[in-house]
Amino acid sequence: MESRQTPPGKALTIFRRCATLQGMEEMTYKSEYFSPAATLECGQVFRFFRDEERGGYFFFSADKACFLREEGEVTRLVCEDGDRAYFENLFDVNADAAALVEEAKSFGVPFLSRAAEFSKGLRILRQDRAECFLSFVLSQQNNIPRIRKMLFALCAALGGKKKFLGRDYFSFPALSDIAAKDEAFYRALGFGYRAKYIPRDAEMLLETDFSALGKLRGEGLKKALVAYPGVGNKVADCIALFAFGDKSAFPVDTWVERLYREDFGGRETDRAKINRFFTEKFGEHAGVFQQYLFYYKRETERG
DNA sequence: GCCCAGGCCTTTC
DNA sequence: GAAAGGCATGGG
Repeated sequence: MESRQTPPGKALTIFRRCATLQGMEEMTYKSEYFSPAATLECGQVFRFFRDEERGGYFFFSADKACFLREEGEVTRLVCEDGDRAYFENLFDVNADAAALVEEAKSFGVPFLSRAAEFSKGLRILRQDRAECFLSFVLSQQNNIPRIRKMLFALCAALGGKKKFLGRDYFSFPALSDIAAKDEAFYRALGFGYRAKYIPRDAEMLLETDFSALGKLRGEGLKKALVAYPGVGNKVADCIALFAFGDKSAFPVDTWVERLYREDFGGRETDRAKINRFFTEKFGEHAGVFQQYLFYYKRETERG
């Protein structure tokens, strides 16, 4: 049993304890700024599902799995021994989420303040780059339930079968295995016209130096990303924000267009101009605030 | 059946 | 450089 002091205000870990299950590790964090529901259901990731019986979420990333549950003041994370560092990086547990919420409110924009308060437990992830990249290529002109379905289908078709807490799941496939299949294969999986991008992108990603790409920011990073087939400005912004830690990237999709018009009184229809409106207004963490807005808008206007 | 979805690409003006 | 059309499929 190990316990540690919580540095004032910032760090999320309250205590860590030995797992009750063999080969497992459990951590707990303050739930105020780590809500499994907001973090997973805000649209930044797709491979998860809610387990009503256990009252929490199974979540899969790359070749790993974890279980998350909010229990009053704390959020509990369960993963396999050795995966703690992976998930603590993924959930960016050292990031100061409270400061971001305060920064959002500091603009004095009522709609953003409400969105930030509503979304305060939403943590921007540091995703596996290959998985995030291909996920958002599939996301275009698509709805979130179907994107999830397509990604689970991709993993079931080409990923490795694994087990976590008694449940079978499939890892995200290796890029080489994805690149080895052709367009027809992905059409058969129901990817539609996006099928042609998947093997071509996987091929290019195999040749990509991710650490060099990861050193880029802003326009430089975006320019590098849109060079891949099926990646335009919006998808590039999502990849930059969710997998490359570029918090200034501000994806503009139909939902953002809608809230720009309805809640910010915007008149522009050109997505590039809408992007500029928000990035110039909200600065280096605009992308985080975009997620507050997107999640709030979708959750409060279902249907 | 209908409209729409975390758009991108190509063609045309 | 801006605008329009095509694209696959299923969720609601």
